[in-house]
Amino acid sequence: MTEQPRRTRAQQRRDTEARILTAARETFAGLGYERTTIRAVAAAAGVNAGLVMHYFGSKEELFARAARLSSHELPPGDPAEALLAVLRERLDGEPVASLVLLRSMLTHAEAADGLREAASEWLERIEAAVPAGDADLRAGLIGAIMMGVVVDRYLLKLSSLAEAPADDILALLRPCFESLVGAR
Amino acid sequence: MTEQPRRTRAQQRRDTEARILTAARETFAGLGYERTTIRAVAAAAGVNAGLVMHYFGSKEELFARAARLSSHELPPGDPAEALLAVLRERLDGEPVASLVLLRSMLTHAEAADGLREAASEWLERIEAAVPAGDADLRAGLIGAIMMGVVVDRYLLKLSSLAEAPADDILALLRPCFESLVGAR
DNA sequence: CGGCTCGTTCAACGCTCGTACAATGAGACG
DNA sequence: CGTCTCATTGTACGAGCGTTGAACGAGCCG
Repeated sequence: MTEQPRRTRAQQRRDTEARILTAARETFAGLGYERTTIRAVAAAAGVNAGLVMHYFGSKEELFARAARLSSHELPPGDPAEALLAVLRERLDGEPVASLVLLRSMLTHAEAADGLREAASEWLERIEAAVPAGDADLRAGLIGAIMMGVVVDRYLLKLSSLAEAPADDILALLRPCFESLVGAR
Repeated sequence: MTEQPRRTRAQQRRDTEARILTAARETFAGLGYERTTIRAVAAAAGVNAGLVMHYFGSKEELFARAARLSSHELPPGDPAEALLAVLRERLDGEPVASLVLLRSMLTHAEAADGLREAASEWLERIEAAVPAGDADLRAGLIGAIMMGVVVDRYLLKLSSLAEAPADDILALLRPCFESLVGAR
Protein backbone atom coordinates (compact mmCIF):
# COMPACT_ATOMS: atom_id res chain seq x y z
CA MET A 1 0.00 0.00 0.00
CA THR A 2 2.53 2.58 1.18
CA GLU A 3 5.50 2.14 -1.06
CA GLN A 4 8.43 4.21 -2.09
CA PRO A 5 8.00 4.88 -5.79
CA ARG A 6 11.76 5.13 -6.34
CA ARG A 7 13.42 1.74 -6.37
CA THR A 8 15.58 -0.09 -8.78
CA ARG A 9 14.29 -3.36 -10.11
CA ALA A 10 16.89 -5.48 -8.37
CA GLN A 11 16.08 -3.85 -5.04
CA GLN A 12 12.38 -4.35 -5.56
CA ARG A 13 12.93 -7.96 -6.38
CA ARG A 14 15.09 -8.69 -3.37
CA ASP A 15 12.76 -6.82 -1.10
CA THR A 16 9.72 -8.70 -2.29
CA GLU A 17 11.49 -12.04 -2.02
CA ALA A 18 12.54 -11.24 1.52
CA ARG A 19 9.02 -10.20 2.44
CA ILE A 20 7.69 -13.49 1.11
CA LEU A 21 10.29 -15.45 3.05
CA THR A 22 9.44 -13.67 6.28
CA ALA A 23 5.75 -14.24 5.76
CA ALA A 24 6.45 -17.87 4.93
CA ARG A 25 8.50 -18.39 8.08
CA GLU A 26 5.82 -16.90 10.27
CA THR A 27 3.04 -18.84 8.62
CA PHE A 28 4.90 -22.14 8.64
CA ALA A 29 5.83 -21.58 12.27
CA GLY A 30 2.27 -20.72 13.23
CA LEU A 31 0.34 -23.28 11.23
CA GLY A 32 2.76 -26.01 10.25
CA TYR A 33 3.48 -27.20 6.75
CA GLU A 34 0.13 -28.67 5.77
CA ARG A 35 -2.06 -25.86 6.99
CA THR A 36 0.09 -23.22 5.40
CA THR A 37 -1.21 -22.31 1.96
CA ILE A 38 0.75 -20.49 -0.68
CA ARG A 39 -2.15 -18.11 -1.04
CA ALA A 40 -1.98 -17.25 2.66
CA VAL A 41 1.77 -16.62 2.50
CA ALA A 42 1.29 -14.48 -0.59
CA ALA A 43 -1.48 -12.49 1.09
CA ALA A 44 0.65 -11.94 4.19
CA ALA A 45 3.46 -10.71 1.98
CA GLY A 46 1.08 -8.53 0.00
CA VAL A 47 1.67 -10.23 -3.34
CA ASN A 48 -0.09 -12.61 -5.64
CA ALA A 49 0.14 -16.34 -5.14
CA GLY A 50 1.53 -16.86 -8.60
CA LEU A 51 4.51 -14.74 -7.74
CA VAL A 52 5.47 -17.01 -4.88
CA MET A 53 5.47 -19.92 -7.27
CA HIS A 54 7.44 -17.93 -9.80
CA TYR A 55 10.16 -17.14 -7.26
CA PHE A 56 10.33 -20.38 -5.36
CA GLY A 57 9.06 -22.95 -7.80
CA SER A 58 7.02 -24.99 -5.36
CA LYS A 59 5.67 -25.01 -1.85
CA GLU A 60 8.29 -27.60 -1.00
CA GLU A 61 11.13 -25.34 -2.06
CA LEU A 62 9.60 -22.33 -0.37
CA PHE A 63 9.59 -24.33 2.83
CA ALA A 64 13.17 -25.45 2.33
CA ARG A 65 14.29 -21.85 1.91
CA ALA A 66 12.23 -20.67 4.86
CA ALA A 67 13.51 -23.40 7.12
CA ARG A 68 17.23 -23.05 6.56
CA LEU A 69 18.79 -22.81 9.98
CA SER A 70 21.73 -20.70 10.86
CA SER A 71 23.72 -23.39 12.60
CA HIS A 72 24.71 -22.04 15.98
CA GLU A 73 28.17 -22.42 17.28
CA LEU A 74 28.69 -24.21 20.53
CA PRO A 75 30.71 -21.85 22.74
CA PRO A 76 33.90 -23.22 24.27
CA GLY A 77 34.43 -23.78 27.96
CA ASP A 78 32.45 -25.82 30.44
CA PRO A 79 30.12 -27.98 28.30
CA ALA A 80 27.13 -27.78 30.61
CA GLU A 81 27.29 -24.01 30.81
CA ALA A 82 27.78 -23.76 27.05
CA LEU A 83 24.67 -25.82 26.41
CA LEU A 84 22.68 -23.76 28.88
CA ALA A 85 23.81 -20.63 27.08
CA VAL A 86 22.56 -22.01 23.79
CA LEU A 87 19.25 -22.88 25.38
CA ARG A 88 19.00 -19.40 26.88
CA GLU A 89 19.40 -17.98 23.42
CA ARG A 90 16.46 -20.08 22.26
CA LEU A 91 14.35 -19.12 25.24
CA ASP A 92 15.06 -15.43 25.16
CA GLY A 93 15.33 -14.63 21.50
CA GLU A 94 12.84 -14.58 18.69
CA PRO A 95 11.61 -18.15 18.53
CA VAL A 96 10.23 -18.10 14.99
CA ALA A 97 13.36 -19.46 13.35
CA SER A 98 13.45 -22.56 15.52
CA LEU A 99 9.71 -23.04 15.39
CA VAL A 100 9.47 -23.28 11.62
CA LEU A 101 11.31 -26.56 11.61
CA LEU A 102 10.04 -27.84 14.92
CA ARG A 103 6.40 -27.42 14.08
CA SER A 104 6.60 -28.68 10.54
CA MET A 105 8.83 -31.61 11.35
CA LEU A 106 6.07 -33.59 12.84
CA THR A 107 3.91 -33.69 9.78
CA HIS A 108 6.39 -33.22 7.01
CA ALA A 109 8.89 -35.94 6.31
CA GLU A 110 11.38 -33.77 4.43
CA ALA A 111 11.39 -31.28 7.28
CA ALA A 112 12.26 -34.07 9.67
CA ASP A 113 15.13 -35.11 7.42
CA GLY A 114 16.36 -31.55 7.30
CA LEU A 115 16.32 -31.25 11.04
CA ARG A 116 17.91 -34.63 11.51
CA GLU A 117 20.80 -33.40 9.44
CA ALA A 118 21.11 -30.17 11.39
CA ALA A 119 20.74 -32.06 14.64
CA SER A 120 23.37 -34.68 13.89
CA GLU A 121 25.96 -31.98 13.43
CA TRP A 122 24.86 -30.59 16.77
CA LEU A 123 24.89 -33.94 18.47
CA GLU A 124 28.42 -34.59 17.33
CA ARG A 125 29.56 -31.38 18.93
CA ILE A 126 27.81 -32.26 22.17
CA GLU A 127 29.27 -35.75 22.08
CA ALA A 128 32.74 -34.35 21.65
CA ALA A 129 32.23 -32.31 24.79
CA VAL A 130 31.01 -35.23 26.86
CA PRO A 131 33.70 -37.50 28.24
CA ALA A 132 31.82 -40.76 28.59
CA GLY A 133 31.26 -44.03 26.77
CA ASP A 134 27.58 -43.39 26.29
CA ALA A 135 28.21 -39.88 25.02
CA ASP A 136 25.81 -40.32 22.10
CA LEU A 137 22.94 -41.19 24.38
CA ARG A 138 23.75 -38.33 26.72
CA ALA A 139 23.90 -35.95 23.80
CA GLY A 140 20.58 -37.25 22.53
CA LEU A 141 18.96 -36.70 25.90
CA ILE A 142 20.25 -33.17 26.10
CA GLY A 143 18.89 -32.46 22.66
CA ALA A 144 15.55 -34.04 23.56
CA ILE A 145 15.29 -31.96 26.73
CA MET A 146 16.04 -28.76 24.87
CA MET A 147 13.48 -29.63 22.24
CA GLY A 148 10.89 -30.56 24.81
CA VAL A 149 11.33 -27.31 26.68
CA VAL A 150 11.10 -25.18 23.54
CA VAL A 151 8.09 -27.10 22.24
CA ASP A 152 6.27 -26.77 25.54
CA ARG A 153 7.10 -23.10 25.95
CA TYR A 154 6.25 -21.87 22.48
CA LEU A 155 4.18 -24.45 20.70
CA LEU A 156 1.96 -26.25 23.14
CA LYS A 157 2.00 -24.08 26.23
CA LEU A 158 1.07 -27.11 28.25
CA SER A 159 2.58 -25.92 31.47
CA SER A 160 3.85 -22.87 33.27
CA LEU A 161 6.99 -23.07 31.15
CA ALA A 162 5.24 -20.70 28.78
CA GLU A 163 5.40 -17.74 31.12
CA ALA A 164 8.34 -18.55 33.34
CA PRO A 165 11.48 -16.39 33.14
CA ALA A 166 14.24 -18.05 31.19
CA ASP A 167 16.56 -17.71 34.18
CA ASP A 168 14.33 -19.84 36.39
CA ILE A 169 14.12 -22.54 33.78
CA LEU A 170 17.85 -22.56 33.27
CA ALA A 171 18.53 -22.67 36.98
CA LEU A 172 16.39 -25.76 37.39
CA LEU A 173 17.91 -27.38 34.35
CA ARG A 174 21.52 -26.74 35.31
CA PRO A 175 21.87 -29.79 37.56
CA CYS A 176 20.28 -31.92 34.86
CA PHE A 177 22.75 -30.81 32.23
CA GLU A 178 25.67 -31.16 34.61
CA SER A 179 24.70 -34.70 35.39
CA LEU A 180 24.15 -35.57 31.74
CA VAL A 181 27.37 -33.97 30.65
CA GLY A 182 29.19 -36.37 32.91
CA ALA A 183 30.04 -34.39 36.00
CA ARG A 184 30.62 -36.61 38.95
CA MET B 1 -11.26 -60.68 2.60
CA THR B 2 -11.11 -63.60 5.06
CA GLU B 3 -14.12 -63.23 7.27
CA GLN B 4 -16.19 -65.46 9.43
CA PRO B 5 -19.60 -65.69 7.83
CA ARG B 6 -21.35 -66.32 11.19
CA ARG B 7 -21.75 -63.14 13.21
CA THR B 8 -24.60 -61.28 14.75
CA ARG B 9 -25.25 -57.78 13.53
CA ALA B 10 -24.30 -56.09 16.79
CA GLN B 11 -21.00 -57.97 16.86
CA GLN B 12 -20.29 -57.09 13.28
CA ARG B 13 -21.00 -53.47 13.96
CA ARG B 14 -18.80 -53.24 17.03
CA ASP B 15 -16.04 -55.13 15.32
CA THR B 16 -16.05 -52.86 12.32
CA GLU B 17 -16.15 -49.75 14.46
CA ALA B 18 -13.20 -51.00 16.48
CA ARG B 19 -11.29 -51.80 13.32
CA ILE B 20 -11.89 -48.28 12.05
CA LEU B 21 -10.74 -46.79 15.35
CA THR B 22 -7.56 -48.82 15.34
CA ALA B 23 -6.81 -47.84 11.77
CA ALA B 24 -7.57 -44.22 12.64
CA ARG B 25 -5.21 -44.25 15.61
CA GLU B 26 -2.39 -45.70 13.57
CA THR B 27 -2.91 -43.34 10.69
CA PHE B 28 -3.25 -40.26 12.86
CA ALA B 29 -0.17 -41.29 14.79
CA GLY B 30 1.80 -41.90 11.63
CA LEU B 31 0.73 -38.97 9.51
CA GLY B 32 -0.79 -36.39 11.83
CA TYR B 33 -4.24 -34.90 11.57
CA GLU B 34 -3.96 -33.04 8.29
CA ARG B 35 -2.29 -35.75 6.25
CA THR B 36 -4.69 -38.39 7.46
CA THR B 37 -7.58 -38.81 5.06
CA ILE B 38 -10.84 -40.51 5.84
CA ARG B 39 -10.39 -42.55 2.70
CA ALA B 40 -7.02 -43.81 3.92
CA VAL B 41 -8.42 -44.77 7.31
CA ALA B 42 -11.32 -46.53 5.61
CA ALA B 43 -8.98 -48.40 3.30
CA ALA B 44 -6.78 -49.48 6.21
CA ALA B 45 -9.87 -50.72 8.00
CA GLY B 46 -11.10 -52.46 4.85
CA VAL B 47 -14.34 -50.51 4.56
CA ASN B 48 -15.82 -47.76 2.46
CA ALA B 49 -15.14 -44.12 3.31
CA GLY B 50 -18.83 -43.38 3.60
CA LEU B 51 -19.10 -45.85 6.44
CA VAL B 52 -16.57 -43.97 8.51
CA MET B 53 -18.64 -40.83 8.11
CA HIS B 54 -21.79 -42.74 8.92
CA TYR B 55 -20.35 -44.04 12.17
CA PHE B 56 -18.36 -41.03 13.35
CA GLY B 57 -20.06 -38.10 11.72
CA SER B 58 -16.97 -36.15 10.81
CA LYS B 59 -13.20 -36.37 10.65
CA GLU B 60 -13.06 -34.13 13.71
CA GLU B 61 -15.14 -36.52 15.77
CA LEU B 62 -13.25 -39.54 14.50
CA PHE B 63 -10.09 -37.91 15.73
CA ALA B 64 -11.64 -37.07 19.07
CA ARG B 65 -12.65 -40.69 19.55
CA ALA B 66 -9.30 -42.01 18.39
CA ALA B 67 -7.35 -39.65 20.63
CA ARG B 68 -9.07 -40.31 23.93
CA LEU B 69 -6.34 -41.09 26.40
CA SER B 70 -6.59 -43.50 29.23
CA SER B 71 -5.29 -41.23 31.96
CA HIS B 72 -2.55 -43.04 33.75
CA GLU B 73 -2.38 -43.10 37.48
CA LEU B 74 0.71 -41.78 39.17
CA PRO B 75 1.96 -44.57 41.44
CA PRO B 76 2.53 -43.70 45.09
CA GLY B 77 5.92 -43.65 46.77
CA ASP B 78 9.06 -41.74 45.93
CA PRO B 79 7.97 -39.13 43.37
CA ALA B 80 11.06 -39.33 41.20
CA GLU B 81 10.86 -43.10 40.95
CA ALA B 82 7.13 -42.93 40.26
CA LEU B 83 7.69 -40.53 37.37
CA LEU B 84 10.44 -42.69 35.98
CA ALA B 85 8.11 -45.68 36.15
CA VAL B 86 5.52 -43.77 34.14
CA LEU B 87 8.13 -42.82 31.58
CA ARG B 88 9.32 -46.41 31.39
CA GLU B 89 5.79 -47.44 30.54
CA ARG B 90 5.78 -44.95 27.68
CA LEU B 91 9.18 -46.07 26.44
CA ASP B 92 8.56 -49.79 26.66
CA GLY B 93 4.95 -50.16 25.70
CA GLU B 94 3.10 -49.62 22.47
CA PRO B 95 3.60 -45.95 21.75
CA VAL B 96 0.71 -45.47 19.35
CA ALA B 97 -1.72 -44.21 21.94
CA SER B 98 0.54 -41.39 23.07
CA LEU B 99 1.65 -40.57 19.58
CA VAL B 100 -1.81 -39.89 18.23
CA LEU B 101 -2.15 -36.81 20.36
CA LEU B 102 1.48 -35.81 20.31
CA ARG B 103 1.80 -35.80 16.58
CA SER B 104 -1.50 -34.15 15.83
CA MET B 105 -1.22 -31.54 18.54
CA LEU B 106 1.24 -29.52 16.60
CA THR B 107 -0.96 -28.92 13.62
CA HIS B 108 -4.41 -29.30 15.06
CA ALA B 109 -5.64 -26.70 17.53
CA GLU B 110 -8.35 -28.87 19.10
CA ALA B 111 -5.86 -31.63 19.68
CA ALA B 112 -3.62 -29.24 21.54
CA ASP B 113 -6.55 -28.20 23.72
CA GLY B 114 -7.37 -31.81 24.43
CA LEU B 115 -3.84 -32.55 25.48
CA ARG B 116 -3.57 -29.40 27.54
CA GLU B 117 -6.53 -30.63 29.50
CA ALA B 118 -5.07 -34.08 30.00
CA ALA B 119 -1.71 -32.57 30.84
CA SER B 120 -2.98 -30.13 33.44
CA GLU B 121 -4.45 -32.98 35.42
CA TRP B 122 -1.09 -34.65 35.20
CA LEU B 123 0.82 -31.58 36.17
CA GLU B 124 -1.30 -31.12 39.24
CA ARG B 125 -0.42 -34.57 40.41
CA ILE B 126 3.27 -33.95 39.83
CA GLU B 127 3.04 -30.62 41.61
CA ALA B 128 1.43 -32.26 44.60
CA ALA B 129 4.37 -34.63 44.81
CA VAL B 130 6.96 -31.89 44.63
CA PRO B 131 7.64 -30.06 47.89
CA ALA B 132 8.85 -26.71 46.61
CA GLY B 133 7.59 -23.20 45.98
CA ASP B 134 8.22 -23.43 42.27
CA ALA B 135 6.51 -26.80 42.01
CA ASP B 136 4.53 -25.78 38.94
CA LEU B 137 7.67 -24.94 37.02
CA ARG B 138 9.36 -28.13 38.14
CA ALA B 139 6.34 -30.13 37.09
CA GLY B 140 6.29 -28.38 33.75
CA LEU B 141 9.94 -29.20 33.17
CA ILE B 142 9.43 -32.83 34.02
CA GLY B 143 6.53 -32.97 31.59
CA ALA B 144 8.55 -31.23 28.92
CA ILE B 145 11.44 -33.66 29.36
CA MET B 146 9.16 -36.66 29.11
CA MET B 147 7.55 -35.25 26.02
CA GLY B 148 10.88 -34.41 24.45
CA VAL B 149 12.22 -37.90 25.03
CA VAL B 150 9.13 -39.60 23.61
CA VAL B 151 9.00 -37.28 20.60
CA ASP B 152 12.67 -37.84 19.84
CA ARG B 153 12.48 -41.59 20.29
CA TYR B 154 9.35 -42.30 18.32
CA LEU B 155 8.53 -39.35 16.13
CA LEU B 156 11.71 -37.69 15.00
CA LYS B 157 14.43 -40.23 15.71
CA LEU B 158 16.89 -37.39 15.79
CA SER B 159 19.36 -39.09 18.05
CA SER B 160 20.40 -42.42 19.41
CA LEU B 161 17.43 -42.25 21.75
CA ALA B 162 15.52 -44.13 19.09
CA GLU B 163 17.42 -47.37 19.57
CA ALA B 164 18.67 -47.10 23.12
CA PRO B 165 17.31 -49.51 25.75
CA ALA B 166 14.74 -47.87 28.00
CA ASP B 167 16.82 -48.78 31.03
CA ASP B 168 19.79 -46.75 29.85
CA ILE B 169 17.63 -43.74 29.20
CA LEU B 170 15.99 -43.98 32.58
CA ALA B 171 19.31 -44.40 34.35
CA LEU B 172 20.65 -41.20 32.83
CA LEU B 173 17.44 -39.37 33.54
CA ARG B 174 17.18 -40.43 37.18
CA PRO B 175 19.47 -37.72 38.57
CA CYS B 176 17.58 -35.15 36.51
CA PHE B 177 14.25 -36.15 37.92
CA GLU B 178 15.59 -36.34 41.42
CA SER B 179 16.95 -32.86 41.18
CA LEU B 180 13.75 -31.52 39.68
CA VAL B 181 11.58 -33.26 42.21
CA GLY B 182 13.38 -31.32 44.89
CA ALA B 183 15.88 -33.69 46.34
CA ARG B 184 18.68 -31.86 48.05
C1' DC C 1 11.87 7.17 -28.14
C1' DG C 2 11.28 2.16 -29.12
C1' DG C 3 12.01 -2.51 -28.06
C1' DC C 4 13.12 -5.65 -24.52
C1' DT C 5 13.18 -7.40 -19.75
C1' DC C 6 11.02 -8.95 -15.97
C1' DG C 7 8.22 -8.19 -11.74
C1' DT C 8 3.59 -8.95 -11.09
C1' DT C 9 -1.35 -10.10 -11.72
C1' DC C 10 -5.24 -12.87 -13.22
C1' DA C 11 -7.91 -16.68 -14.53
C1' DA C 12 -7.99 -21.32 -15.02
C1' DC C 13 -6.89 -26.46 -14.65
C1' DG C 14 -6.71 -30.80 -12.35
C1' DC C 15 -6.68 -32.99 -8.22
C1' DT C 16 -7.99 -34.42 -3.63
C1' DC C 17 -10.41 -33.68 0.24
C1' DG C 18 -14.65 -33.89 3.54
C1' DT C 19 -19.14 -34.76 3.14
C1' DA C 20 -24.10 -36.02 1.53
C1' DC C 21 -27.32 -39.19 -0.19
C1' DA C 22 -29.61 -42.75 -2.68
C1' DA C 23 -29.08 -47.61 -3.54
C1' DT C 24 -28.19 -52.43 -2.12
C1' DG C 25 -28.37 -56.50 0.16
C1' DA C 26 -27.95 -59.51 4.01
C1' DG C 27 -29.62 -60.42 8.83
C1' DA C 28 -33.56 -59.68 12.40
C1' DC C 29 -38.20 -60.72 13.53
C1' DG C 30 -43.17 -61.54 13.54
C1' DC D 1 -42.12 -66.04 4.12
C1' DG D 2 -42.49 -61.16 3.95
C1' DT D 3 -41.21 -56.95 5.87
C1' DC D 4 -38.33 -54.06 8.28
C1' DT D 5 -33.67 -52.76 9.82
C1' DC D 6 -29.33 -51.42 9.17
C1' DA D 7 -24.46 -52.23 7.86
C1' DT D 8 -22.27 -51.15 3.79
C1' DT D 9 -21.39 -49.38 -0.88
C1' DG D 10 -21.07 -46.16 -4.93
C1' DT D 11 -21.43 -41.87 -6.78
C1' DA D 12 -21.45 -37.16 -6.79
C1' DC D 13 -20.82 -32.32 -5.27
C1' DG D 14 -18.57 -28.24 -3.81
C1' DA D 15 -14.58 -26.24 -1.86
C1' DG D 16 -9.77 -25.50 -1.50
C1' DC D 17 -5.37 -26.74 -2.77
C1' DG D 18 -0.74 -26.42 -5.70
C1' DT D 19 0.41 -25.20 -9.98
C1' DT D 20 0.38 -23.16 -14.79
C1' DG D 21 0.62 -19.94 -18.47
C1' DA D 22 -0.98 -15.95 -20.75
C1' DA D 23 -1.31 -11.07 -20.21
C1' DC D 24 -0.03 -6.43 -18.52
C1' DG D 25 2.86 -2.72 -17.39
C1' DA D 26 6.68 -0.31 -15.45
C1' DG D 27 11.77 -0.02 -15.43
C1' DC D 28 16.08 -0.74 -18.34
C1' DC D 29 19.09 0.06 -22.41
C1' DG D 30 20.60 1.53 -26.99
